[in-house]
Amino acid sequence: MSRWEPDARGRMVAAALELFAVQGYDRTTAGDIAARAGVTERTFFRHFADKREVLFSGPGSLDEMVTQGIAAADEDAGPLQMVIAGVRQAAVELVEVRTREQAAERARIVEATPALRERELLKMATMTAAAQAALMERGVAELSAGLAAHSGAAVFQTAFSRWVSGETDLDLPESVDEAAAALRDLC
Amino acid sequence: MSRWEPDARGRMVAAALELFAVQGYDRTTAGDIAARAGVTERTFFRHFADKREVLFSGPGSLDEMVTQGIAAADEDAGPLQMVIAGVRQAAVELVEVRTREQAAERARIVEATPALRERELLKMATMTAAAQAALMERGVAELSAGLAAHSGAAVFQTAFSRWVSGETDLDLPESVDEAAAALRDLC
DNA sequence: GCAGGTGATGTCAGAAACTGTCATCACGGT
DNA sequence: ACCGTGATGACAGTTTCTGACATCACCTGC
Repeated sequence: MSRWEPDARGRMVAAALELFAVQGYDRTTAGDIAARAGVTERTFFRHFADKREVLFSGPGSLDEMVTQGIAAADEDAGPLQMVIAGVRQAAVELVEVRTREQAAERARIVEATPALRERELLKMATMTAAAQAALMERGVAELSAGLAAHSGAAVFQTAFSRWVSGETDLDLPESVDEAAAALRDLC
Repeated sequence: MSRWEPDARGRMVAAALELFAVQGYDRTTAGDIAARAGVTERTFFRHFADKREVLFSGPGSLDEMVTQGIAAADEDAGPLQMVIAGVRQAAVELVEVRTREQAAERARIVEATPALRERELLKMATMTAAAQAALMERGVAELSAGLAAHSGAAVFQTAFSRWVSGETDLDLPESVDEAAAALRDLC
């Protein structure tokens, strides 16, 4: 028998999700989460750089999916088409990992907590930067790549928001298509 | 003579700017800033909700300028034109308050510090939400308003970044025009 | 003038978020 | 059987942020 139960990280993530949901982020201490997961507070901070990160430590980050999708996009597509392809790819992979219910629960917590919202925005900015770099890798000029990457992020955020809130009955990838079409109409 | 020197807040902002510039955000404690400003740490936290906020407490927030600019936009303009008008308005008012040098120095500090970058992204998201609300106030549908607001934010961020980095010789409002034109070309 | 209210500040105690350091001890290989 | 490794615990310490109360120049009304 092991000295410690396995998957301490997974237990901490689950504990944090439950505690944040029932008593809120602010009234949940890192020690609370650790105790519920059967470890010490010190161990919590060994696994997560800070208290917020426990909700943002998925194995596959969006960055790679988007970057991959851009790299695989059609050769003669414009920057916007490429980044939409990347974002759609990320959407497809996201629904394979999480149910709409899970995503909605997590989104509810993040939305209710400014500190968590900040972290989410930073992750999104990182994804945007990665998308811009991937576009430039394919020969798009810096200015256009930046704007296209931001547009892609906007499409993703919009599609995700509508998906988890139930404003649309579409699944996430189709919601991305819908938002992308709306963006095209805008110009 | 007063019991205390006037403009404690201004002294704290100046002290923070100097200390962050020379020794970095992380190695500057709230107590350091307070001491250099001639007040106590407790007074620092009475003026600023947290340590980061000392760099984000300008009197005129971008929200209002953008909102105002959208409200004043041409009647028969599309959503994107309206939000660009709002962003341009914010750009005009920003250059009246800060020189390019000041903006660049501050941007350097924020860029170098993830914690500050998070706060900046949150402010930008707040501005985006305000822009979306202003657009909806003028009859734009929620979906279009959200995407247009995000596009406006992208234009502003891009223009600002190019302005402070010196990638363009244009002044900020003209840099906004340039970025807006590039966005139009994208579609 | 002067009594009392007001507001900005100081002082102090304390919770919570992290960080550094060292000890422990199952496990896996030699 | 021995030793290195890696994850964890234990503990002290710093920093961020909050609550409670005291202080005292300034203003206001009388």
